[in-house]
Amino acid sequence: MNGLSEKLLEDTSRKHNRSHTMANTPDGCIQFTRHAGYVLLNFNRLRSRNIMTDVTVMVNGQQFQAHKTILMACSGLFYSIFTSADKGNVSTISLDPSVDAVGFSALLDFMYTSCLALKDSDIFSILTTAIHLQMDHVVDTCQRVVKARGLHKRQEDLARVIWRTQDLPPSIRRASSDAPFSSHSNPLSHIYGQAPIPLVPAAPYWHIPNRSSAPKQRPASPSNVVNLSAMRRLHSTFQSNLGRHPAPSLSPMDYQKQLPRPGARLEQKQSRAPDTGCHELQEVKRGDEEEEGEQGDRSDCRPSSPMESSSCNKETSSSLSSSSPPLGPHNSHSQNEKVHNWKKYKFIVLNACQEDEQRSEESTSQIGQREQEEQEHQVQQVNQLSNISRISEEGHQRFDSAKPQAESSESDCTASADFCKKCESQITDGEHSLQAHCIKPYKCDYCPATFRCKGNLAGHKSVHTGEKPYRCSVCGAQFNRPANLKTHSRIHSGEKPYKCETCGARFVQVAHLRAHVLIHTGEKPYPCDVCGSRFRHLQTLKSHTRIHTGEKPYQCDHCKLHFRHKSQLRLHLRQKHGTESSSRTPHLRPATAPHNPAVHTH
DNA sequence: GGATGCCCCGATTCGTGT
DNA sequence: ACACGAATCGGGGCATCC
Repeated sequence: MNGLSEKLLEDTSRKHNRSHTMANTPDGCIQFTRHAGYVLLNFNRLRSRNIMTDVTVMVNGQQFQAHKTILMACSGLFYSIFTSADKGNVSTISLDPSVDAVGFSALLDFMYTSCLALKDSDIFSILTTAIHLQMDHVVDTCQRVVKARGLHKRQEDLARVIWRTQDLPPSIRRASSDAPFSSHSNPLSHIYGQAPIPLVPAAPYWHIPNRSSAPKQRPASPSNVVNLSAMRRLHSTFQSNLGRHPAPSLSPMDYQKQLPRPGARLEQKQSRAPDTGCHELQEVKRGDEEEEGEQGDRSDCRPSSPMESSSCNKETSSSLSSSSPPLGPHNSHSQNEKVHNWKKYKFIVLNACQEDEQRSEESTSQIGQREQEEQEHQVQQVNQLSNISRISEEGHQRFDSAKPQAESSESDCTASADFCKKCESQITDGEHSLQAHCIKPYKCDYCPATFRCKGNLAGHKSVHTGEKPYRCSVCGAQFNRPANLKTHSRIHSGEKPYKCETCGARFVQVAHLRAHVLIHTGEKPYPCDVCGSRFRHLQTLKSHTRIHTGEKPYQCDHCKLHFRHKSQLRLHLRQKHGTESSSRTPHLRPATAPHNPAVHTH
């Protein structure tokens, strides 16, 4: 750190000593109530002196130096860019030409000062830019100011298009959400009107300039090159998030999950400096909410803006505080469960608890790895879907004809004692011949399939013969493999060896834990190719896809009505016909996907 | 034989229209 | 308030890989 920076900190330190309001919290911590403000103040000083700024934002030819961390903390758009665009190493970002430099300048100042200069002449530029940057608390404030000043009367058209969707008639909202993504790819188009937001898969409304066009603040390194497909996918995510809720970075579920805990009330106070029109956004605590956390919660770790909770008047956030009750499903201090069921509470509290830790621990490379994993997941999903399709078409022939034959064709390689006859390389370990050349000495008596391991052969034989020699001593359930029996036996023993480190929930299978932790990370790795909606579980995506295909595979045998979801059919049967059907009954199976014993043998 | 991925089920919750 | 469609998520089983 250079001398100037040290001086800044010294100045601040002196101020801390002189005027920092301190408060004792119940757990003995001393809270420096103005600390956050001073930190921001120092950041702004650093920015004004161009110290440690690490990104140049180009807006309509103008360049703005900034700190990525500040941008990320204040803007959902920047957060996503810097966490996804090739490990956040980009040094220059060029925003869409539709973004106004005046509006961006004001918002950048706001990020560093908490003060937003809302002149009448600039307010619409700021508003549209705030929408663009996913700073929904600013959007809310701008809208209220526009309304209060009567500007929407003078600029009716513009005001109309930028109103939040909750202000729009339900018919309009529904029309928007129902429209296919391909033809309505900007879910906010009903808000933006004809605003020039490019459509997917067109270029995203921000881009990383190439070496020639980028200002040479810092030479573009190879790591600064952003994968276009990743950017488009990211953009698609933006669009998806935007479409699911007008507040761009939170889904409706996220908002639902941010319901206030009992007694917690947050309200927004806007103090306007009369001469500058500067709005300072701050929170006002009332009553017994002292013990409530202030930080909004984000399931996807996106920035929780200082005013987010209060800007959404209907949904205030709740989070952990020092006096928050201990965590766990059997917590005796849990809140009123009739109002806040445990799942919601668990999500809100535990996710907020984890957030800071995750952020501090999450290195850039981890972010990149997550991006890569997501990409792989999507590829995997395509493979899964094609595999499902193949199963449906071929039935159990999949197992008969596909894998085993392919394996058998490779099984003709053998090895001598010291040198492999196949590759003539020296055998350095006992597994060479088996692993290097797919030698599978265990042959099925009923088909040409061969296997490397005896256990695999046993499992294979049990599928053609239906043999299930491993029986549960408790319930009598039979299994074709000891491992499956062992997993099953955990049901009876109550053993749940896989624990969620975030919330303490335990699971019998690690796959269940993996699926569970997505709740905490906010990941939704399964996107709908049609509308861009994202889902946490593949099954949900598959179920959702039926909306687009019109498929209703579940038919009621009594009244011949069709249903898209099995649970709907079950509910229908219970309510209309008074029957409690077992899931194994034939009429519950998808009409278009016949029961396949090779896939679904239980 | 453990680890893992995948498939599917079903109770429950949520959102929206009437 | 109610009905209904859609989404969520814990749970169980099977097959493959190592």
